[in-house]
Amino acid sequence: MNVREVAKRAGVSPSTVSRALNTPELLSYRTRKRVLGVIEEAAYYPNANARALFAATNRTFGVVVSNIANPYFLDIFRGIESRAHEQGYELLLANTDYKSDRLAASLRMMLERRVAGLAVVVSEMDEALIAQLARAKIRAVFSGVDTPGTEFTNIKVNCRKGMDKVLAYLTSLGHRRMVFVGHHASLESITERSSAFLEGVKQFESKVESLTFTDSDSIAGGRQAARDIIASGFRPTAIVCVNDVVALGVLKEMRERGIAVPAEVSVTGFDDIEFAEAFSPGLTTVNISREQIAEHLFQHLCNPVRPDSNRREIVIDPQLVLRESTGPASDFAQSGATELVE
Amino acid sequence: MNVREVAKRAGVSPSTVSRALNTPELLSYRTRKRVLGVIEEAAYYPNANARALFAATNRTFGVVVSNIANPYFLDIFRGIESRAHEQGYELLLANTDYKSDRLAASLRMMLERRVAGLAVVVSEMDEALIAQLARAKIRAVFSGVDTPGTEFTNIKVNCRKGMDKVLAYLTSLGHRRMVFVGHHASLESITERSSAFLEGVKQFESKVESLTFTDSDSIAGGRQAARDIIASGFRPTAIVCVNDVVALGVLKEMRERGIAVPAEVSVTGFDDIEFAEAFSPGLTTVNISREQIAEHLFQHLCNPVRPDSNRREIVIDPQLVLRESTGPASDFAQSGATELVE
DNA sequence: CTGAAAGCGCTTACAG
DNA sequence: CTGAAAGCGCTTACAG
Repeated sequence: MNVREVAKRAGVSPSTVSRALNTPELLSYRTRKRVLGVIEEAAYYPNANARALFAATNRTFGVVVSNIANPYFLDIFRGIESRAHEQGYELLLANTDYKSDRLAASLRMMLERRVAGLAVVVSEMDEALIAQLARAKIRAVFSGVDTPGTEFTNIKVNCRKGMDKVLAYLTSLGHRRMVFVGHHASLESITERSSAFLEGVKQFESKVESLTFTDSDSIAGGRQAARDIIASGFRPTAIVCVNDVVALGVLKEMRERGIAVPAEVSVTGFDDIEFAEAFSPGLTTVNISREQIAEHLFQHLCNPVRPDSNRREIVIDPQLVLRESTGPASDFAQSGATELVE
Repeated sequence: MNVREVAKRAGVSPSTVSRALNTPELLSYRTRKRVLGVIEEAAYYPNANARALFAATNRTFGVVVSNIANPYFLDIFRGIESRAHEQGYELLLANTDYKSDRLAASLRMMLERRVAGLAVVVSEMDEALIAQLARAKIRAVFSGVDTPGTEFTNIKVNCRKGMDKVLAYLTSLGHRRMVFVGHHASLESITERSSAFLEGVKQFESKVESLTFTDSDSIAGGRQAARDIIASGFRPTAIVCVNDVVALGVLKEMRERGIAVPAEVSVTGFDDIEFAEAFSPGLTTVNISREQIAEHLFQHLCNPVRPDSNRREIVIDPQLVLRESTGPASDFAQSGATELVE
C-alpha cells in the first residue's frame, strides 16, 4: 500500500494524498474527506523512510549510553525521552556496554540514519570518534565524556567535588584505611572518579592508606570486588564505590559474609539511584541529578549553540547524601590502621 | 555528501560507489581501492533512509515495552538486544508507560518505519490495536499480552501457577490475612496476576481474607500502597506484590515504619529481578526467566511461524524463590485473623 | 483546489 | 568489470 495505490482508490493524484496527510487545509473539504476515508479504510501508513529521505531532517534524536542496565543511564534516557515525546521527537537508543567497537558502530548507525541530533552519554569516547563526529557536522552533545574535544558541548559532573565531600565525611568519621571500587579499569575516562578518589586521598597522604579494586558495572561486579578485597587481606574501614550499582553489590556481599555495615565497614556509592535509598541499609552516596543532565542534553539538542560560538561546558554539582551505610571507623580496623601508619 | 558526489571525486559512476559498499567483490581491485579511498577520505556515510527505502526490509526490529524503568522489561530488551547485535539487527525501542495512546503512537511509528518485526511486551494491549497489526501484516510477537487474538504468537507466563505456589507457601506458614498490591488498576491485563491471586485465594475461601491495593509500577508506588494498607486498618500477615519493584517499595516503607519483615509481616514479589536478591531482606519471589522470553521473542522475529500455520502459544513456567522476606504468620496478626474469621 | 513533474539518495537488473 | 536507466515511496515547487 502506497500513495499511488491510495490515490487510485480515491480517484485523485498522489500529490493530493500527500497533502491530505501533511497539509489538509489546502484541500477542499470533499476531497480531504474522501482521501482520508480511503487512507483509513485501506489502513495506509506512509513510509517513514521515504519521508525522511525527502525531508533530510528527521525529528529523531539518537541517544548513546554505556550501560542501559545501570539506572544512572536509564534515568538520563528517560529524562530525554519524556521531553522528546512532548515535542514530537522520536528517540533512537544505542547501548555500548562500554565497548568502543560497539560505540563506533552505534555512532555510525546514527549518522547513517541522519538523526537530527545525538546525545552521547558514555565513558569510552576516544579522540578519533569525536573527530569523526565533528567531521560529520552532526549536532551532538556529550555528558560524562572526559575529553570532548573543543567542538561539542559537554554536560560534566564535578566528580572531584563530590568525591572530596565523601572523603572529608569519611575521614571526619575516623576512616584511615579505604579502598576504591571502580569498574572497567582499562577505560581512561572511568578514571575520572577513581582519580578524584586518589587525588582526594592525597590530602590526607600521611594518614590514609588506599587501594583500588575493579570489576564490571553491575551488582555482580560489586560483589566480586568485595570478595577481592576480602581475599587481599587489606582491611579497609571504608569502601568507596564508583557508583551505586556497584556499591549495592558490595553491600550484598558484605551481608552474606556476615560483615556488618556500617559497624565493621562503611560503604559509599555515587549517583543516588532510586534503589540506593530503598536498600537496607540506605546507601550513603553522592546525588547527581539525572533530571538536570537530561534537561541540558535535550535543550542543547533542540537549541544548539551556534556553530561559530564557543561550545559550552556545563558543570553539575553533586550533593552528598547521608544514609545508613556509613558510620564511625570501627575500633578494630582503626587500631590496625594506626599500627600500620606509625 | 552522497553517492553522486563520491562518484565524481573518484571518477566513476554512482553504481560503482554503491557496489564498493555492498558488493566489493564485483569490482576490480584498482577501482575498489580508489573508491573506498575516496569514501574514507570524504567521510561518506550512506543514507540509511534511502537504503531502507529501496530494500523495503530493514534489518531493524521494533521492541515496545510498558515500563523500561522496571528491570523486568529492561532485561527482556537487553536479551533481545544482545541477540540482535550478534545477527546484525538494529533495535528500535519504544516505551509506553502503560498509556495506550503512547502504545498506539509507538506501534504506528514502528509500522511507518517498516521494521522487519515487532516484539510487543506490554500490558495495555487492546483488541483494536491487535487488529491493526494483523491488518498491517507485520511480523509481530507478543509477550505478556492477555488476549493476543488468534494471529500472533504469544510468549506467556503461567502466572496462575506462580501465584498458586506463593499462596500455597504462605498458607503453609499460617498466613490467613493477605493483601495483593497491584498497579494500574484500570488495565485489564494487569489483572492477570491480580486475578491469579484472587482465584488462588478462593481455594482457601473459608479461611483467607484478602484485599487489593494498587498504585504505580515503581518503588514509590509500592511505598504508597504500603501506606494505604496501613491506613486501611486491615492488618495482613502477608503482602503479595504484583512484581519485585513494587515489593521493594513495600519493604522500604515497612522498614521506615519500623514494621519488621518477616517477623510482623511477610512480603513477596514476582519476576526475580537482580535487585530482589541483593536487597535486605532478600525478597521471596517468583522467578520468570527473561532470558527465555527474550530468546523466544527473538527466535520468532527471525523465524516466524508460517502465516498459514497456527500461531504458537509458548508458556513459561515460573519458579518460586524463597528468601528472607517471608516467614511464619505473626502471632498477633494470626490471632486477629482468627477472631475475624470465626 | 488539484495534477504532472522532478527529485530526495540509494540500488540492482540490464547492457556492454 | 563498469555505466545508464529505472525505480523504491514520498513531497513540494510550479502550473493551471
